[in-house]
Amino acid sequence: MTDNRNINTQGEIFGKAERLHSRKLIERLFKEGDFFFKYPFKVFYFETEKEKIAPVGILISVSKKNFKKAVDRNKIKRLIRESYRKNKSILYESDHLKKDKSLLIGLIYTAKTILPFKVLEKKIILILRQFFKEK
RNA sequence: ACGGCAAGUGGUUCUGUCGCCAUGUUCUUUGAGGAUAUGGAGGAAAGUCGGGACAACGCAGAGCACCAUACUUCCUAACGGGAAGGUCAUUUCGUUUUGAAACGGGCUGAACAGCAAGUGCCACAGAAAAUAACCGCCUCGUUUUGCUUCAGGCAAUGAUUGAGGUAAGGGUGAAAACGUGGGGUAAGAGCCUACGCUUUGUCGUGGCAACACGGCAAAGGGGUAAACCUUAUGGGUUGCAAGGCCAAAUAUGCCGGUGUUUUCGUUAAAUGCGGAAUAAGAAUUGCUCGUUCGACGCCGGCGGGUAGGUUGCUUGAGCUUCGGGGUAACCCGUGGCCUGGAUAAAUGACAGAAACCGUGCACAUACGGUACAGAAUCCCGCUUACAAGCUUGUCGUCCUU
RNA sequence: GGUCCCGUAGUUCAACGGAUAGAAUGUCAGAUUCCGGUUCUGAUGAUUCGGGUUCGAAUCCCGGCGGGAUCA
Repeated sequence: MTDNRNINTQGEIFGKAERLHSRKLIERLFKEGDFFFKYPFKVFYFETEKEKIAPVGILISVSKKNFKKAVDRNKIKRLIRESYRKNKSILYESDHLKKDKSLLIGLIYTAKTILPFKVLEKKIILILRQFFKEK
């Protein structure tokens, strides 16, 4: 890491710094970012100049319209977070991350049923691979 | 015994791997990061329906309006909550009785103050929906026809019309002007009377009280207040996106239209035009008084900035042992315990096993299942959701006596 | 998270506490036309759900469900 901020992003961890929580950045992601569909997700992505966060910022969102109960929304978010945490090495080890930029990713869950963990994990791997296929 | 329904209780456990959040300790250290220990959703965390704590606001404050509640006593910080009791209603059981019914007990329910303070409403039907009136009944009189034994009488007590009395009877309706018998009268009527019902007032007894029982007097007033309202009691308004601090950025910004008031100028005079602000006025919770300010309000357009951190924030009407008081809700004393604080949202994911339930010929094996549901300032209630197991009640079927 | 509002035909709206719940539009059928449109006639179809007050509830009261608005 050339960043003088010593944020640990190695290994299968997913800390607070890797989560996208700035209101400004989220607005820019949805306004200026591009997106593609990969069932069951709508994926927003946006490259910005170096922000005070980790090289990749992740946003997970589940619509209240599709899942009325807070329990279900929490469950889906936990499953998605877990599958990203286990497979984020695809991004970090690919050498496609530019060192002077930050990549923001927004994952919007669009399915109307709760999919099992193994299905979600396969989809996440496909999405993460798609990022360096495009570049 | 099995099954259904209702109420209450209850809210699965263990191991491994990889993680998340908070706090403490410690190491490296400019920021920050690492290591380690401990802890980490609920009985409803839900709905946001009541009530508080806490906080800000009004320039102090008062009254009105508005809103809420409504048998009694008690509990509680408070409540539209809870406990006990009273009354009424439904249902059930027992006793007495030929029966009707009465008495006693139980379950369930009640926005359970006032329509006998005033106003409003009561469709259709019905004579009439609350002042009593219409048909009818009865009395007295007017006019008039026929017959006749002719100052009169008769025509089923003729017909007609006027005045008065009356509420017995009148297909209805959710509801009909105290009920039944007798007297009374021209006809009738609680008009009188016997038995009974209801209400109000008052006295006595019991009870803290609601109320119950009994005596006396007056009365008979249909329903509706989850109709307006009256009475009593309570409530200032807004809510942690409240509010405080730090950082960043700052402009009670500019323009146009319009309204209100006073004054000056213009003018013959102005409601017009131009300029100004002593008082008019404006602000102040919806209004008034009061208070404060000295011009202000309303509408439209243009334009700038921040939307980060921290505090509020978790020790509290807290949980609990023992003892005491109380029918109970609950209270008092004493000892012990510390038990989530996230902020685009932590409290998890995966794998395996156990426990329980169902399917299955049976032990085993196998397959499937384990509810409702996720803290967002914090409490006390209420309401709603809920798998198995357990407890109680009730209904049905079968078996035994 | 707090606060507030609304729920009537497929859609947009009506309806003093009086039930046969009305109008426009839509849909369907028929007539008119060579066919379609327009027009005419007829049909269709609703009070978000459960309790309560009342003789009677879309309306009044309570609770659930669903939808929407707003906050610095």
